[in-house]
Amino acid sequence: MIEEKWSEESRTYFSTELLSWYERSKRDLPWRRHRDPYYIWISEIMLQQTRVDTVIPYFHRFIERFPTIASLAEAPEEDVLKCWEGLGYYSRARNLQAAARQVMERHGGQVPRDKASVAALKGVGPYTTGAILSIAFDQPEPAVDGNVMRVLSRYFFIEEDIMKTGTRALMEGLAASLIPAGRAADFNQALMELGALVCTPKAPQCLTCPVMAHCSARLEGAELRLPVKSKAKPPRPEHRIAALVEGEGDREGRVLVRRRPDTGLLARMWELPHVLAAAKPSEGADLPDGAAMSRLAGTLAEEGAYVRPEGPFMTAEHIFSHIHWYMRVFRFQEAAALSALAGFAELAVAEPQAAYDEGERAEEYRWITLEDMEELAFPNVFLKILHQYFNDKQQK
DNA sequence: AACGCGGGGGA
DNA sequence: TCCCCAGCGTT
Repeated sequence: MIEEKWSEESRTYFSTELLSWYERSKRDLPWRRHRDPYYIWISEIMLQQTRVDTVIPYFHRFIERFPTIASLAEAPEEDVLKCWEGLGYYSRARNLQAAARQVMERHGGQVPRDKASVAALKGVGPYTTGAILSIAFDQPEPAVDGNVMRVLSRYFFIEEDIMKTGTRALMEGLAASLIPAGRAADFNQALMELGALVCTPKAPQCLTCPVMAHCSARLEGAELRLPVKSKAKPPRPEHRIAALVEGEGDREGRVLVRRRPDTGLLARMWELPHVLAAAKPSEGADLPDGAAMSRLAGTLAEEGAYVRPEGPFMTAEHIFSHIHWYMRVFRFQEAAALSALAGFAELAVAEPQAAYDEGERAEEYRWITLEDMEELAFPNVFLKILHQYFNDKQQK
């Protein structure tokens, strides 16, 4: 099949020139400095949907904090999430730690070398399986990510939609057939490196490309048309209102935050209390400030916190791949005299209400200072709001 | 097969 | 500012 569609010469040329280019131009990356399977694994998980430049500082912090698989397996999950804060897709961090525990229990603390065991690790799918086996152990397995699909679709003029499952199988077969004997680690990295540095999505640097001479798309002038990729749906808008509540009395100088439920969006991350501005998520943009604050005050009261509205504080946005949060943040002052004597969390647990509009309850409420933020993992949008707040306060 | 899941960088 | 980048788990 592969031999019929793409000639031996074309494929051999590609692999040879690519490897030679890689040896000249490969970047000096932290996880390339040792061939430690643990480092390779961490880097590959971090690099899923994330650019190299973003990953580098996280990688350094992560291996300093969790230098071995054992240390990662033993750490509190909170610490792992905190180390991942800002990197996004937090299930990657939770799965990574679960997988570290799998490795301790099933594989004596060593990253396994057989395909079935690697693929069985949490958070490790077909791409990462191939990446670990080839880069760490030089096994001739394909590692097909978005870069690889872009390069192959152009060089071999593959017009199948790369968003389709079947296209991936095609690419894996082709990629596997291209690996020169004994060179899986370098070849797979070379393929991704070319996609990242030369064969880029918008403005490919064809004139510096080591395989330009036989690139089918380039020869047809079609490099910008490939890969064919169906459009993802745009994120749906959600209008939300959030409360920044300042504590009173013992809680003077502290702000109320809550921890999200164990599953779903931003699982177990910390945030400011917030609700949809209207019953329909896409509506509520025009909800007047007064009505917004009443709504938040009512919600907080159900959770056991009685508050006085102070006024609008700021707006913020948070864009997920599937949701666009438009968030209006309002300031409140705790009215401690009205608040529960026994403390907030206990009362909140005692009276379950549907205050959490995702249909689940917040796990926990806490009054925090700026320093406490160092222990808790927040999504970026709440980091921005909280830093703005604590910054403003310091100015005064 | 379709959907849920964050955040950053470049034009 | 707008547009683009995408592997894995779950269902």
